[in-house]
Amino acid sequence: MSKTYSISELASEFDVTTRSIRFYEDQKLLHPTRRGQTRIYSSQDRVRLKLTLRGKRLGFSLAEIRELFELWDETRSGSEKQLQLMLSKISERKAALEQQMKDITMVQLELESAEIRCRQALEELNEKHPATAK
Amino acid sequence: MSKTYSISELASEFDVTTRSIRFYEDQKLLHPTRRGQTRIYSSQDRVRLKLTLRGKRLGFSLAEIRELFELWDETRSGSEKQLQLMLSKISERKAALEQQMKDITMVQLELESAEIRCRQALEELNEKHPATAK
DNA sequence: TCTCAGCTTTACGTTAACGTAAACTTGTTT
DNA sequence: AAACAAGTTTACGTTAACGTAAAGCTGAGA
Repeated sequence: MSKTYSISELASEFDVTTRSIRFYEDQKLLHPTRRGQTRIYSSQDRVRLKLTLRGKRLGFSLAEIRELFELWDETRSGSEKQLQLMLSKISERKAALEQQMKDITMVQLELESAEIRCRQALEELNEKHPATAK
Repeated sequence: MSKTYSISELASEFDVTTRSIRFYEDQKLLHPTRRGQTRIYSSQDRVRLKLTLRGKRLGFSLAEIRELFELWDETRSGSEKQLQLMLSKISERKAALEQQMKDITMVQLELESAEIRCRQALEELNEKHPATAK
């Protein structure tokens, strides 16, 4: 038997509410088993939660994330058509991620130059009022 | 006089609806002038729209984007406090972007290995049914 | 003059992703 | 036994970011 987790363990580990975790289950992103009425999460579930949160940080909707999970599951016993579909989805995602990388790089450059402008403005202030500096 | 744009020009250039553009104005992200009742967008407005869309792709909310714009505007005639605030916001953003870069890299790695597994599964299929290949 | 494309305002509707509250069960600690 | 912590379901509320009419203004062309 491998390790299991309670809902509040996962909630505090990943800093989300139990409400969110139950909601993700509702959206078919997680499939915990039950002991009585209590949810039991496997390490597989834990991985899915981690992937879900990562996906969210990247701007994927829960529906998109679910789609990827389902595709991946079908792939394990996949026909050629399934596999080809998965491959095309994968390359879609890869393209989107590359675009996002470019966006990030652009914004980073803008932040850099903004920071420089700020520091220069600060210097100029300090030249005008050298005594007020702490 | 530098170049100006109509709302539909910007809409088609950036592939957004005019509704969205007017909504961004409502949210104080754009400040077009008017000729009569018609909106006239400057190249400055165009830049802001581009930045707004980029910010969105990165998962920033419109409110956050607005906050950055306002901070930047105040910075141009900024007091030391304003400048320090801007610098701290900048480093906040930089940290968030670095996290996002890491996320992207992780997902890219996962996509890579998923792709490899798909291709292997395809090969195995082709060995079983070599004649069905086109 | 009419009409028509393109702009406008006003305002109600929609979707995603939870928040929040209420009321209930279940195990365990005092 | 009583109370407490941690879990549960049910269900209504909320926010962001637009979508989608409806109804009216306005300048250029037939």
